[in-house]
Amino acid sequence: MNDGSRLPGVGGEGEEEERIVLHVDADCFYAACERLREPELEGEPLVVGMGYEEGETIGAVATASYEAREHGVESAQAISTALERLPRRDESDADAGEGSEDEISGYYRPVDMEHYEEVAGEVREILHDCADVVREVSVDEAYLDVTDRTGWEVAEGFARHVKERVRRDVGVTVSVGAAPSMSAAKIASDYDKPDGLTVVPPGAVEEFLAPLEVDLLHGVGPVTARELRERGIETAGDVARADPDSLVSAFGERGRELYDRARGEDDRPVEPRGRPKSLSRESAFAEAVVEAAPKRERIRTLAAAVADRASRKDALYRTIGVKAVTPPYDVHTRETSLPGPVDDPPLVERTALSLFSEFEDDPVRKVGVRVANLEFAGGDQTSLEGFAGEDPTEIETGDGGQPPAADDASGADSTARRRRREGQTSFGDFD
DNA sequence: TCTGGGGTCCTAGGACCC
DNA sequence: TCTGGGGTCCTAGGACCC
Repeated sequence: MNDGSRLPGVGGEGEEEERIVLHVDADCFYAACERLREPELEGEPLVVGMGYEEGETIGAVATASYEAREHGVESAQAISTALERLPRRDESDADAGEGSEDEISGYYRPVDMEHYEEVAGEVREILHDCADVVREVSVDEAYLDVTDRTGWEVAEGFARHVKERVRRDVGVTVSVGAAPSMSAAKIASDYDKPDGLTVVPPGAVEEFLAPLEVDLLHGVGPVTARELRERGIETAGDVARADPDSLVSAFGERGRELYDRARGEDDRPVEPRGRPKSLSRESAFAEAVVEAAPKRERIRTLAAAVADRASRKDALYRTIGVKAVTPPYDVHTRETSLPGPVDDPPLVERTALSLFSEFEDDPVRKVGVRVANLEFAGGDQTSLEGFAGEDPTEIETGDGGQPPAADDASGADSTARRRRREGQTSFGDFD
């Protein structure tokens, strides 16, 4: 199956109706982007992450090059672990070379999303040129529906062409999977990484998936994988043969999905991504903080950042929330909804502080602020005026100790639902 | 594997309405 | 008035993905 050789098609009925979906996934994208502007890093162990600046002790690996992975560095790993396995190369005395040969070391670069977005933009252009419908999943990953651009007989050549264009014009390598559905294409692109090309024609999906470990299926994480194994279900083939009702009773809706996907059934059309549903910022402390002041200060900073992001995206929000992570790793969230959508940074700060006051005196290792229930009015801001008087800061918790807001908010809640009905604009899925 | 940051979707209980 | 059922919204938490 490597290098695009095909699985034998079983030739089901109505085959010509089958869609051709490509999943395009860049290989070690952040590292590849760093190498574009620093070719010397080619072939070297390279780790891109947050928190690698000297003095920083907190952060994680975003991407490790394959050379770095050979030393046991993995993405999402704590930097402490990464540095243990692959010490930082001292770049200050370049190639002084004195006795440093016996020690393996790697290069570290901090995440620079702006640069990666730029590179991703170039890739995106090519992808949109190759397909009528593109769904960008993240900065380094997209689905393409190319049914109208090619046929199954030549799908492999088409996919190869996409890969080649990206490599030649942008300089990064991508792995591509081609299959009749998104879920199968996704797994196919992963099958032969890096620089992979795997084609799974209609009729061959179930056979392709059958031997794969359950945790390779999209939507199966550590928890579900463990629960499946406890039931003796180890591979996608086991899932496909399992009793669907028992999967549903164990895993709910996801159980049904799992069953369908493992059997190659996935009708989801490739659609462009809609607008975001929430925006958030979060930030961890080096260790758990007990004092209130630094936590409140962090909340203020995050609140301002989130509000700023929202307004730059022209988003109004109706829900404001906070997150507090307490040791060992307990995630708590609190949120409250406003009577109507607003763009009001001071309100985000007041509300976030108010919601957070519950955790003010607890040890906290991470905090976050979030806005949700977004509306992209585009034109009508009418709601802003109408709701100006209502302030959810009042949904207080005991003492809290905030400066109380001027207006009385009691009753706001009861009017909320009524108000919401009117003036609710609906908008399309696409930009 | 002792844990960074930004998201999505699902579930479940309670409130509230008819 | 001791009492049914359906529907929607809200909130908190959890699993998962990149």
